[in-house]
Amino acid sequence: MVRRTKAEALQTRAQILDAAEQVFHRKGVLSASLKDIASEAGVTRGAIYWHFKNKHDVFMAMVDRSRLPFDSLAERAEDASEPDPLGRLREFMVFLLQQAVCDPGQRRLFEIMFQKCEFSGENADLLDRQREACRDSSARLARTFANAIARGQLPESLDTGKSVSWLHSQLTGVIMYWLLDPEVLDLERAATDFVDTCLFALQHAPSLRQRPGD
Amino acid sequence: MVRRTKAEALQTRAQILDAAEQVFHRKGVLSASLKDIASEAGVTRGAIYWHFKNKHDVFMAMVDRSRLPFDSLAERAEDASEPDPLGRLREFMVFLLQQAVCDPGQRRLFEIMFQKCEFSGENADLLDRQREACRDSSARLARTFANAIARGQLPESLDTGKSVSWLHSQLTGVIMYWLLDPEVLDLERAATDFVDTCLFALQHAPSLRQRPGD
DNA sequence: GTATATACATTCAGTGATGTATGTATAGAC
DNA sequence: GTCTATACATACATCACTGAATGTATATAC
Repeated sequence: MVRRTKAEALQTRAQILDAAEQVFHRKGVLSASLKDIASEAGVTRGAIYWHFKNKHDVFMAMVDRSRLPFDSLAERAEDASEPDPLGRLREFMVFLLQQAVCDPGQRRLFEIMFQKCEFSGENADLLDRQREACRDSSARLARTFANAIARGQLPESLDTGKSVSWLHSQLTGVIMYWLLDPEVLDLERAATDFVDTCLFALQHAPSLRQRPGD
Repeated sequence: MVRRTKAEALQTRAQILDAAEQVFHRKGVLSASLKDIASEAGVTRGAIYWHFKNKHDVFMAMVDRSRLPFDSLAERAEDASEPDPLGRLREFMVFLLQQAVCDPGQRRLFEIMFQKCEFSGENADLLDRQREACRDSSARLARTFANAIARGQLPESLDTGKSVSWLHSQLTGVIMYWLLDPEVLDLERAATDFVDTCLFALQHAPSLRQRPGD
C-alpha cells in the first residue's frame, strides 16, 4: 500500500504539518522528535524524510503555511484613498486579538512561537525572519499613521517612529500576557478597550509627540 | 587537586551557574549540554552532578539566583503612606526598562526566558512560576493603583483590573519588542516616554474606566 | 594524627534520536 | 503493456548525551 496518487501525497504532507503543529505545541519544537510527529500523523519517519529535509525544514514549512490572513485588512488601512485609516487600523487590531482567542490554530501558533521554541542554532534565522516581518509591518504602520495624520485623525506633531514602536510592542505584549495567563484576562471582550486605549494614547499623549530635542 | 575548601566549592558552584547563563544564552536551554556548561566553567560534568541534580536543576538555580533587585522600589510604590505612589511606579518602570538595556546580565536573562527557552516538559513548571510571579506583581500594581486613586493621581472610575492587565502587558511587550530588534528602538532613551504614555493613558483614557455594563 | 566525608575527575553502559540506505508497490508516462 | 519515477516503509549505523559508578586527593572533624 504505497505509491499514493499525487493528491494523496499532498494530503500526507498536510497531515505531517498538522501533526507537527500538534506535537510542537505539546512537547516543544526541540523536544519533539520526528518519531513523535510521524506517529501523530499516522505515517513513518520515512514519509517525513520524503517530504522534508529534517525537523527544521518541517518547522519552517509549518510556519510558512500559516501566512496570516491579516494582510487584506492591513493593506486597506495603509491605502491612501481610504477615508478612515484609523478605523481600519482599529478593525485590524481587534481582529488580530480576537483571532488569537477564537482560532485555535492561530493560538497554537502563537503559543509555539512564544513559549515552545528556542531561537538558537538552526532556529536562529527564524528570529531574523520575525525581525524582518516586524519591520515590514512597522513600515505599514508608519504609512497608516501618515494617512491618519493627513486625514486629521492623528495630530501632526505625532512622533511616528516612536508611535510605531509603541503600538507594535502593545500588540505583542497583550498577546504574550494573555497567553501566559488566559484566566485573568477575557481578551475577546477586552480587545476593543485595549485597542481603544492604544488609539487614545496615539491621539492625545504628549509623550508620543515630537520633542524639540529630537 | 581536588577536595577544595568550602568557600572554593561555593565559588565553583557560582562558576557553573555563570557558565550555564552564558551557554544557555548562546545555544538555548535545551540545546545546551552539560558538557558545554562544564567546559565553559572549566570543570568536568562530575562537578556539575555534584552540585546539581541535572540540567533542569541547574537552570532552575540560575533563574532563582537572579531574584530581581526590583522589589524595594516596587514595595515603596504600594506603601499606603507614600505621598506619590504614581511617581514611585514611574521610577520603577523606567528603572526596569533601563536595567534591561544597561545590565548585560539582566538582558541575558530576559533573552534566555523570551527567546532561548522551551516551556515544555520539565520546564513547564517554570511557566507556572512565571504566572504566579505575574499575579503577585499584578496584586502589587492593583494596590499601587488604589493608593494613587486615594491620592487623586488616578481617576476614581478607573477599572483597576483592566488597567493592571493593560500596564503589565505594556511592560512585557516593550521588552520583547526591544529584544527582538534592539536597533530600531533606543530603549534607554525612550523608556521615560514609553512609561509616560502608559501613565497618561491610565489617567485619561475613557476605555480604561469602568463601564456601566461591567 | 587518623578517619571520614567532601569535592570533584574519570570511566562506562545505556538510551534515544538522527540520517541514510534499501526495499517495494503502484501511479502515471510512453 | 512495460517501465520508471514516485511515495512511502523498513532496517541499519552512528552519535551525542545522560546518569551512575567508581576513583582520588584533600579538608576537616575528632
